[in-house]
Amino acid sequence: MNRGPTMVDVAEAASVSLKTVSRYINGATNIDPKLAERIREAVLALGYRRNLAAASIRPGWTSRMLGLIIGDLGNPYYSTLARGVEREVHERGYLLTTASSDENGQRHDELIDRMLEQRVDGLIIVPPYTGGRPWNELRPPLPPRVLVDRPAPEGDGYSVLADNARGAASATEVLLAEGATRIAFVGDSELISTMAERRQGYEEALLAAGLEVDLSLVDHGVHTDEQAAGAVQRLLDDHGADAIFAANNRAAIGALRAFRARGARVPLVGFDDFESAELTSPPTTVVSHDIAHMGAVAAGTLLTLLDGGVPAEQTTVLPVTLQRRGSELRVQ
Amino acid sequence: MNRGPTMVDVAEAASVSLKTVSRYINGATNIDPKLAERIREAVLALGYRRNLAAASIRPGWTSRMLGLIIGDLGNPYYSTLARGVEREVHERGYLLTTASSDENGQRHDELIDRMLEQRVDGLIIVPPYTGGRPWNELRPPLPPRVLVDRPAPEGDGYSVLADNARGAASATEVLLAEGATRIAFVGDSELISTMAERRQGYEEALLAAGLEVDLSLVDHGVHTDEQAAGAVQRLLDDHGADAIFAANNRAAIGALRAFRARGARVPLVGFDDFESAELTSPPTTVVSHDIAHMGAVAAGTLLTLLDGGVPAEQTTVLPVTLQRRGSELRVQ
DNA sequence: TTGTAGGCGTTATCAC
DNA sequence: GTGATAACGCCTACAA
Repeated sequence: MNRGPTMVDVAEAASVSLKTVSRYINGATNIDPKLAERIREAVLALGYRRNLAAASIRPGWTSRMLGLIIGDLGNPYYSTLARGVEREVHERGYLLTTASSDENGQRHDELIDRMLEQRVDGLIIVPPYTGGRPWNELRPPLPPRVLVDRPAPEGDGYSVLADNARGAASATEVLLAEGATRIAFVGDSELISTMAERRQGYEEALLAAGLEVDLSLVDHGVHTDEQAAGAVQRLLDDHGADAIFAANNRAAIGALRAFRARGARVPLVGFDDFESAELTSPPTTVVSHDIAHMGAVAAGTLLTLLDGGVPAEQTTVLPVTLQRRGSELRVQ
Repeated sequence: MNRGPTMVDVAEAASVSLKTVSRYINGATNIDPKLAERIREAVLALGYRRNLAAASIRPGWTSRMLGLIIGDLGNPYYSTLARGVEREVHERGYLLTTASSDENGQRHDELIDRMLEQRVDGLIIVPPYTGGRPWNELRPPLPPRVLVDRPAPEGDGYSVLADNARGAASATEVLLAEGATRIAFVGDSELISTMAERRQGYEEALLAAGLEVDLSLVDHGVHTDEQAAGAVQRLLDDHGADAIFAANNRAAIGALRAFRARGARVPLVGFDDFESAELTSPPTTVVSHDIAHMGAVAAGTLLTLLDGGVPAEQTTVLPVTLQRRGSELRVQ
């Protein structure tokens, strides 16, 4: 296997010592212009490229690679997040290695191990909902890391989150303002911290309006569009729901499917924007936040840590906004 | 900086030689069970993790990292592609480093350089439309690589493509079957090879139906939704278009916007599926292909190359399918 | 300003 | 079956 020219080859070709080539490659200034020119030519002639992997094992040097572990790169939510991270870290000269855990704890752990073996300088992680070993027991301890979209356990480490409770509350408030009194909550498992927070915001808004929480209107078992569609059908037909709070975008899309199937709709507000929320009829109102920005903030926090700095906050909570588009209205 | 325990540390702790630890870590079988157990304990106690970066500089060893360079990770098209690649390469034990070029030739080149310095074993690339240095002049030559969604220049290398011409032709044929005689083509620059191929398929279908190509019905200047919406308005108002072939999904979404704005629609077929094409009214008919599969095929081709094999074809053309949903019909 | 010697963590060679 | 020793490509003392 051809491993390409090394610094030694360049040094020989330029009739210079190894060290001088090293200096040249690393941009040192104190080099005789004559030698520099000879080296430059040799580099071009040989097609030399430095070997960062070799350089990185020297003391004081690092890989300048970061790892990003998310649930599923194919999910627009995560890919937007990844894009935000990527932009930030590339700007600072880091390479980003991305991997999907599929929300599988074991897979997640394997990916972390693999990245640590590759000696990434830091990690940005969206941990799976369940499974995976507890970090505090990890030997050796993880390198600098930042959690995204999930709270760090007991403040052990840094995390960046959206204001899920506030967002859910404002979604619920909008539906209440339309006169709804039986607002259904459709979402994924409560074990997912964001879901728990959204549920909490929903309840707080109901209670603040003097309404009781009717558990028959709460469905936490929705993992797919189809399940959501079925859930919404049931909530409307059997439990007298008069408005829907869809706690994630799969739930929202499912609700839209259910509306279409029965040829009638009720007021709807979703959480997390989706590509063509504006194209539905009526356009779908959602609580949304800037996911790419969340990624950028997480990356910024990690880079601060890597620079030896101390981020301003352990937990950064990012604001959410209500995108009013019409679907929250009773009449169109 | 703490660099973590090394094999030497483990060897000392286990009272074994360095080489034996190496054997153990690499899964060699011929080790005295007693020693193996001592090593196992030492590894656990010290929290040893092997350093793949160090291992990779040895002759005959590689980084087991691959690079993926795409246009924009935030674009669902690319992230789906990335996901397909990821799945395939992870299965084979490779780590994937992903980066977005933003269709910028210089940035693209820099990313390639960076990845080569990091010594990736191979590259999967979606080259930018314009700019970027010609590869054949690259010194040293690139490692094994596969192009996706863009043809390899002059058969120099491997590539995986969708059957753009055939897809565009069948889209056009469907609109013709509806009785349309002035089908507009709305798409991005012809410099993009996929666009050129789609344009070609469109023309072939028209000619086969005995129609002439009216250049006033062809708009190649559409880069965004908004531009597409404007273009469709003009084509309908000023040039008497009676059907729209939207040659990418931005164009399709723009056409839908235009329809909404004027309160009337004409038959429409898009190219490339989009998240909620089924949610529009009527649902949008598109020519689509399995992007994740395209990524997986590209990854498979690259892995074959890395294994020293010879892929079956230099250029793999993947089939496309027409997803009939209703928007191609004249009346709903 | 330049060069020499040594070590980073790992694996391969080849004796024992 | 095991272990000294020598690379791999690079960079940093330190000496010249």
